[in-house]
Amino acid sequence: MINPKNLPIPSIQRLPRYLRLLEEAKARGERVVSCTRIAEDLGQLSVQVRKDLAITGVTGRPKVGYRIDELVEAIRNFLGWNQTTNAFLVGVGNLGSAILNYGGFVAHGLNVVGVFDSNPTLCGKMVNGHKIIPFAEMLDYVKMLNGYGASVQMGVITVPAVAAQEVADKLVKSGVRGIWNYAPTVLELPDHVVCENVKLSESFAVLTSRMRNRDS
Amino acid sequence: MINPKNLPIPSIQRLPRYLRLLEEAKARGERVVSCTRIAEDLGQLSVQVRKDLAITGVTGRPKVGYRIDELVEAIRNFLGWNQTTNAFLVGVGNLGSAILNYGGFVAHGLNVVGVFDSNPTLCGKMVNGHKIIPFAEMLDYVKMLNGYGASVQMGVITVPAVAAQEVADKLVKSGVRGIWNYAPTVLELPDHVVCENVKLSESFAVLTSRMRNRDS
DNA sequence: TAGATTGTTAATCGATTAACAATC
DNA sequence: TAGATTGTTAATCGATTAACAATC
Repeated sequence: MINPKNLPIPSIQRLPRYLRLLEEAKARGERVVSCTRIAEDLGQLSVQVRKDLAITGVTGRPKVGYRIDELVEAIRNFLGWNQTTNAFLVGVGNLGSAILNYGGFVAHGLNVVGVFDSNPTLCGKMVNGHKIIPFAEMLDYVKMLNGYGASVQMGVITVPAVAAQEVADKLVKSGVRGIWNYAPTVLELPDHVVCENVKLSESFAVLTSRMRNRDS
Repeated sequence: MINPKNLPIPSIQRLPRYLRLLEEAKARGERVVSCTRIAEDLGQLSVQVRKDLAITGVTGRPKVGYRIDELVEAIRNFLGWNQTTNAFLVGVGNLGSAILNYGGFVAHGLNVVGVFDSNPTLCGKMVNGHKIIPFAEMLDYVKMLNGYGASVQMGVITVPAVAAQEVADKLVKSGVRGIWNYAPTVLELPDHVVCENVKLSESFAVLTSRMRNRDS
């Protein structure tokens, strides 16, 4: 029973879109919104929006719609975006730096508490306020963190494919329960660790294949 | 009839994984591989691998398997990765720089022929051999390109969400047939332009929600 | 040959869409 | 009240998985 709550992944993936739309509406001073409206704006069917919103547990009122405040709160709560998630990031290349410098995920609770790289010329340098720590010192750093009553919940992997599994193993030892993997690798992980792969090549493949195989 | 060839998106998305595995096997000197082997390595069912490979038009031999050379060629051809795709990249923040500095997509045919930003302090600077051109000058640049017999086929959008639609419009005017959109926006585009959105927040949402809603 | 593997047709599963009753 | 909207059950659609025949 892997997914006892029966939450469709596609629905979860659509929630951030709704959230963005709702926050915009809220910023414009709106208080209430209907599925019909959301669906129109995003080019979907209203029934799909309704089903998706239902998984967050929120209920609307017939003829009226949903209270925006309540909906925003429910989505953020469902996604875990209203609490901070302590994370390590490993691999301070361009991609890793992009994530560290981008504010968007911080707004969703991402709290980077350790940045690592195995390149000695990078170690000691700062990236957006984070000092780069030698990868080899990760477990010592975790001990130190635990000593302060803190812990790490998530690992972000932005290293080349060949190094990804080794990094994942050490992140697991560090106690993470989730891994956000940007490397194009299928990771071997214990059951209690959730993994989400960012599919960049996959996305590129869909685009180029559609450009190529379009009718013709 | 949007998808006349009936090519499942999930299958297309799995092709890059197979390609990676096959190129590794090729590098090790192997000549032939079976679906059973591929499936084992990637933790899937062999029948799914077989169906996926079938969409590239390649056929295997019972008891033997597939010729790796042939398979690599067929996948690369199907994805359009054995030909160069001229592209503009707009938005030279960390994410844009990451894409420009990463060699992976070049190996898949991505050929950046123009890099743009609207920030005047960035314009004129170089990123990985590309001079940053003012966004306002894009259409003039296209004319110049066309004068040399070149054209642009793809646009990569790595600007903040608010600017994405404007950028998309100008890319369409520049003649792109495909857009690779990293901004969290639903773009309005003419029918002849294919769009693929990179789902970063969506991916983060799946991870955090699974970390949060795990049984419990 | 026997057995492993491909290719294909049928069954299952899950997500989307349609239909409709409930309700404010 | 009438009509818009929600919530839910049923039908459809597409992808995955199972079953099996073909073949080297």
